[in-house]
Amino acid sequence: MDTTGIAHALIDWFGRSARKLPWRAPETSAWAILVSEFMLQQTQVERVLPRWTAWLERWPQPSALAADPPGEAVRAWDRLGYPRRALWLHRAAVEIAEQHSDQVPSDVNQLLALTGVGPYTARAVATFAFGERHPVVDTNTRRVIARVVHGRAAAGMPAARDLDDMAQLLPEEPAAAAVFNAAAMELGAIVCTARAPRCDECPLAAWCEWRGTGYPDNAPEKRPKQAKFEGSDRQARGRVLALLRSAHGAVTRAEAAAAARAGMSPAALAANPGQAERAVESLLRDTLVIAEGERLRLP
DNA sequence: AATCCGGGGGC
DNA sequence: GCCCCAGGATT
Repeated sequence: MDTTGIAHALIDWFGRSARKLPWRAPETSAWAILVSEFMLQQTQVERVLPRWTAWLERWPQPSALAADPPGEAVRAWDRLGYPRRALWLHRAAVEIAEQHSDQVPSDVNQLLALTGVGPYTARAVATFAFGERHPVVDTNTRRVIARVVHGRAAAGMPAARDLDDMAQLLPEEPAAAAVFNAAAMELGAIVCTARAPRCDECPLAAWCEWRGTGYPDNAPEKRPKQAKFEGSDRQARGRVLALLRSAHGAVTRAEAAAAARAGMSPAALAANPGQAERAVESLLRDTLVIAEGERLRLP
């Protein structure tokens, strides 16, 4: 495998074709980059942009967020989805303020110790905020490597091997390695896409094993399909939180349960009795909602 | 290793 | 309608 040629072509393409995303600006703080990585976990770039800007305007440092109640983070998270991430980001801000003098750590192990920071986010922050040399592997990178290196139509289940695969391709120079990491993610996001890859625009087409072998239909077994959202507990939870974000005081359990049922068909309600109450209880368990007396509010 | 966790965009 | 998305925590 011509790793030097691949790295050069990909970095060159990134210089020409990368989107101008604000968290890639050179002066972006490590905190701002950390916030972007939290928001980008399973949420697309276009939806993140306005929330990211507003978040950093309001909370320019971890200590600023840590000083506000966690419910404010849940409210500002708006509809980015998976609101537990807002809670985790708040906890991470408290941890950074209390344990790291309000400075985002650069060490991968210290980053991994923060709430809500896993293998992807830790290496992304160490790499993009501090210029360290690590393989940064996300869903885009895994797909690019699956196709270019392994000749497969799609990536399989995430595995430790993914980090080794990426490390094999990484340029020696840390700055070049950081750009290469970002470029692999960008290529997967806008050219080597899951659905309809734009191979005619791909800078790695000449090296791509999947292309070279005639696009075999050899996708490995995918992770189990996510349950349908319509009618799910997640949807019910989302409706309750939407009510609490807009309500500035507390609401009753009856109001919360009614919000959980809003829009459900009579048949769906009959098929899933008690779902609304379960949704409220699970939000309480997750501390996304807290009870004070008979009423409920954001934490 | 499997499940859970939002919500929206693309096709 | 279905698939996918800059994942991580929990069991």
